[in-house]
Amino acid sequence: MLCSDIYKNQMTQRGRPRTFDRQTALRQAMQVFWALGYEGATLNELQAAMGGIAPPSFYAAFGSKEELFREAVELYSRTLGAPMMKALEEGLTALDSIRALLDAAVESFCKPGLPRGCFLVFGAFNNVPSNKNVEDYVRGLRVRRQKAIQKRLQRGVEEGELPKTLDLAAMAAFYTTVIDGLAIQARDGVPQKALRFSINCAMAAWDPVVSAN
Amino acid sequence: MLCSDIYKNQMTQRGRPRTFDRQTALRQAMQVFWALGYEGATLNELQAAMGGIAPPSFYAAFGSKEELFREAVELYSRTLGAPMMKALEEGLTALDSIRALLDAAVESFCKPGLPRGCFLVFGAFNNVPSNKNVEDYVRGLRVRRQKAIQKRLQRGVEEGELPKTLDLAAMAAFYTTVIDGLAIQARDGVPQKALRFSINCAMAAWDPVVSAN
DNA sequence: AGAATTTAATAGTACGCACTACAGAATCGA
DNA sequence: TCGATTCTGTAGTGCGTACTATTAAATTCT
Repeated sequence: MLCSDIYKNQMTQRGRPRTFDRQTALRQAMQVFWALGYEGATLNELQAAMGGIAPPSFYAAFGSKEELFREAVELYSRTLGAPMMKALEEGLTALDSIRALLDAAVESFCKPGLPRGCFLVFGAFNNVPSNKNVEDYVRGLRVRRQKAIQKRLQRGVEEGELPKTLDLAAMAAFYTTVIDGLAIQARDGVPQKALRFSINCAMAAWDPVVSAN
Repeated sequence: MLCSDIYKNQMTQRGRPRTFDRQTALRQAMQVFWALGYEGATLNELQAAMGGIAPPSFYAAFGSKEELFREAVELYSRTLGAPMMKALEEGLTALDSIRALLDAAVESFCKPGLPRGCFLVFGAFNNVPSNKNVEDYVRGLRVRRQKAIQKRLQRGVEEGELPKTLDLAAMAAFYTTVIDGLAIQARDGVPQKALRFSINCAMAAWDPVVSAN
């Protein structure tokens, strides 16, 4: 389904052409899912946000609500989520990387014109059995983010920046805690400046660590 | 509706007596809302958890799904939420109070036999318009919790424990961030021990504050 | 005992949901 | 020009939702 869609753009168009842009529609759908969550986003609202396309066009282009959601998550990771991962990898030290990660998080959680908070948190969270698939999907990405943090800390240990005695998993869990908390605070309307203050607080966790090294 | 229900227990019972205990049923309903969220909890599941009561009994006793939810939130605040507020008030110092607050939070987020995480976070937080009432309700309680933290810090300033220059609102926002983050981590299955580690990290935010005082 | 009152049980109702059947319209290749 | 192909628009389908109408059953008061 998705493969044929890729080929379609490469070979010459056959049949009646689409009246909407698939990428734009996907971007709009991502925002609806982001703002309302998987269950809260009805097909009516999605279709309206996607330029008023009708159900058959919707299903022909995206397959189902769940497939659209997964594509939206991928788009989010590729775009708004990317700076966080990039910050984690490009920081010269582990501490710099973590701070840049949190800065990037707050930045993306407070972008004007976009829903506040993290899509990976608000996209699908209620433990409703019928949506277990999508919830496990975003949960897996949250876990992957935590593992990436832990990996960066591991590098810090290997490079001698951080003490070998540091509990890397727990430290990664702490910064995931902060990111998740920032997501909720952002959604609750806390201004960006206050969130940045929280970053400073969270970075203070390093003080006992680096002074002991 | 609720007043008459209170009086009912004081005067002699008239008419056919209930076959279920209202308090027990409410407690069960709270757990369902807590685990699945307001939208995720269907009346079928609620009624089943409440001892298999039928719809008319349900509506006669609780009015509607929304009224039941509000009662469940009140019950949560009175019971599982109370130790957090109590810790905040009874700590001898502001720092002790905050630590006791976080300890109480983790304790209640990880209670065996109960849903993990915070009801005030997971009870209702999808921005779906039809549920705006209940979402604003729990959001208001989250904000009240944050104000309580800020008030305790204020007392710490007045008693000379904390510097007057401290940004109390921002500091309260930070610890709310941690609590909210812990709620999500708990729901994601992070073990209690790791959450306690995060508490230690969060308490390190005081180091620069108290050393400057 | 009998009237009054409250709950229980059965069987629904109206509505919103994700999703689809079908016929017509717009483009392509030959 | 004509058939093949792909999209569009209208009008639905079946299902799960919160909620209710109606009748019967169990208790209290007189």
